[in-house]
Amino acid sequence: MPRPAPADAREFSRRLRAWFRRNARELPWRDTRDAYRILVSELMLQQTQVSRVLDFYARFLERFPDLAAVAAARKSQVLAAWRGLGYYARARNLHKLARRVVREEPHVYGGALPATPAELRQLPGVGAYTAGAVTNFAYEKRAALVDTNVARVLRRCFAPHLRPKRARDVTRLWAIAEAVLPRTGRAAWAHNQALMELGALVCTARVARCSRCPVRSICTSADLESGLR
DNA sequence: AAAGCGGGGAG
DNA sequence: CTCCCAGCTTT
Repeated sequence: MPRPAPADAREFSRRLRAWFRRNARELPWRDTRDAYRILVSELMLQQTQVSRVLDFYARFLERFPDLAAVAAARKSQVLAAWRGLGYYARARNLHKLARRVVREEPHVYGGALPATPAELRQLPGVGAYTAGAVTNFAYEKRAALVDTNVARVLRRCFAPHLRPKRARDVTRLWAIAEAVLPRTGRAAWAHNQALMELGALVCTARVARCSRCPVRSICTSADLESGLR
């Protein structure tokens, strides 16, 4: 099982974060540590591009400022605010989640979102990625996360033979993500954000813009700008 | 392991 | 036109 050497992992993360500090887009969900707001952004961003989520995010939060507001609303009202975004199961799951955390099992949750991947995974609509994202992006606790961006970047950089379609290879990518993750939650936050930003802006699905990549000297697939895969 | 779920944008 | 997108649930 291919895993980057610790020295390569540190260098990879260090360069990645340095690049992020200079090239990060300003996105509303990066300015908050409110777990609810992070959760809403992650749900909206599932299989949905940033540019389109931006059209809905602020308006949705204005209508539903916190989890209690979602729990207090009818499902149809949440769906109405979601209209146009697609994948409406996400809105139904958010409503179910809010009802459970705020109303049905407040003794379990204290009315707030949990802060560990295992607990978050219990909630409807929250899978492995979203659980890691809330844990790290909201609570700044150290947690690995793998979405399509991260999977692509890590695969091209460290394990080009893996095929993210296969479940077993996805497990390996999570292991690599864990192996390159910095120790502290704070550094892990920047690392994860940077990894996803690199996948969105530089190391994209159709085009690998290696000439602009901060980790090309480490990357296994570097300068195969049309290698894709 | 594979299908189903939305709708818009990039190439 | 085809593929892709800060995935998850169900079959």
